[in-house]
Amino acid sequence: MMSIGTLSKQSGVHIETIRYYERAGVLPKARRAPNGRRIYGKEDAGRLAFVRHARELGFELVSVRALLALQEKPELSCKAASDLASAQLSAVESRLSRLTVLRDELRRMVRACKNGRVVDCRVIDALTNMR
Amino acid sequence: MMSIGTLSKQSGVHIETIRYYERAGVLPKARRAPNGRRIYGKEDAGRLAFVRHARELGFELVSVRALLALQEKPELSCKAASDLASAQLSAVESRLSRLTVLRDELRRMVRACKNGRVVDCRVIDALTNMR
DNA sequence: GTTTGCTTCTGTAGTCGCTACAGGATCTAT
DNA sequence: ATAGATCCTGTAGCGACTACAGAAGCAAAC
Repeated sequence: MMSIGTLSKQSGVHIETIRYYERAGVLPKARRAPNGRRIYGKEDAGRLAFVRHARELGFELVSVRALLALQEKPELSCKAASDLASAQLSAVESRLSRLTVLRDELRRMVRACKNGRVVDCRVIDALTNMR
Repeated sequence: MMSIGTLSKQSGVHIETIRYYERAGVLPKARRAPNGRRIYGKEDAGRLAFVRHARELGFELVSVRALLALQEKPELSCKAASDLASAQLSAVESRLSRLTVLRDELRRMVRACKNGRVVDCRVIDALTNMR
C-alpha cells in the first residue's frame, strides 16, 4: 500500500503521468483512501511497469490497451499479441534503417565542417543541396 | 512564381504545413499577389527543401531556425552549425542503440510466441516480468 | 494550537509538429 | 451565370505527456 508519490519515486514515472494513465485507461481507477487520495498496491506497480515497458518498446497507448485486454482473457490464443509485437517489430526495423542513413549523413556533415566559415560550411550545404 | 498549391505538390509538403512553417518562422512571410494569395519563387522552394531535409534528419524547428540564422551570416565560423549537427548526431546514435535493444527484445518475443494460449504467451510475459 | 511546508486533489492549459476543419473569398472553366 | 477548384484566416484536434493554479489535507516543529 503506497501513495502516488511513493509509486512515482519507486517507478520513476511522474505523478502526473500516473494520473494521466488512469485517465487514459491503461491503469485501472485507483483505490482511494478515506481522505480521497489514491492508494496503490504491488499489482498496480506491476501494471505500471508493464505500461512503461511497452511504451519504451514504442507501443502506443492504444496498443498497450489491446495488450492489457488480451492479458485479461488468458483462454484466448495469443496470435493477437504476437501480431501486435510483429507490427511493432517491423516499425522498429524501419525506424532503425532510416536512422542509420541519417547517422551516416550527419557524420559526413560533421566531418566536413572543420570550423571554416559558414559560407563553406558543409553542414548547411548538405541540407541545402540535397538529393 | 507559383501558388501554394503548386509548391505543395512540387515539394510533397501539405499546404497547411507550409503555412504552419511560415507561422513558426522557418519560412519567411510569403510575398502576396494583389488578391492576397501567397506566391513563391525558386528561393522559397529551396528553403522549404532545407527545412524538410533538416526535419527528416530529426532537427527540431528551433534548431532549424538556428541553422537558418547561421546561413544568413556567412562571415561567421561554422562552429555553431557543426555543434548543432554533432548534438543531432549523438541524439541519433543513442536512439539507434536503444532501438537495437528493442528490436532484439521484440524478436525474442515474437519467436517465443508460437500461437499458444495467452496464458503461456511470452509477448505479454516479456512485458510483465522485465528487467 | 498554530504555523510551516509537504503531498495530494481536480481541472485546465501548454508543449511540439503538424493536421483538419469551418466559413468565407476568389479564381478558372464551362 | 454557375460550378468546382483553390485559396484565405482562424481555430480546434491529435498523442503523450508536462505544468501549472488553487484548494484541501497531513505531519511535525514550535
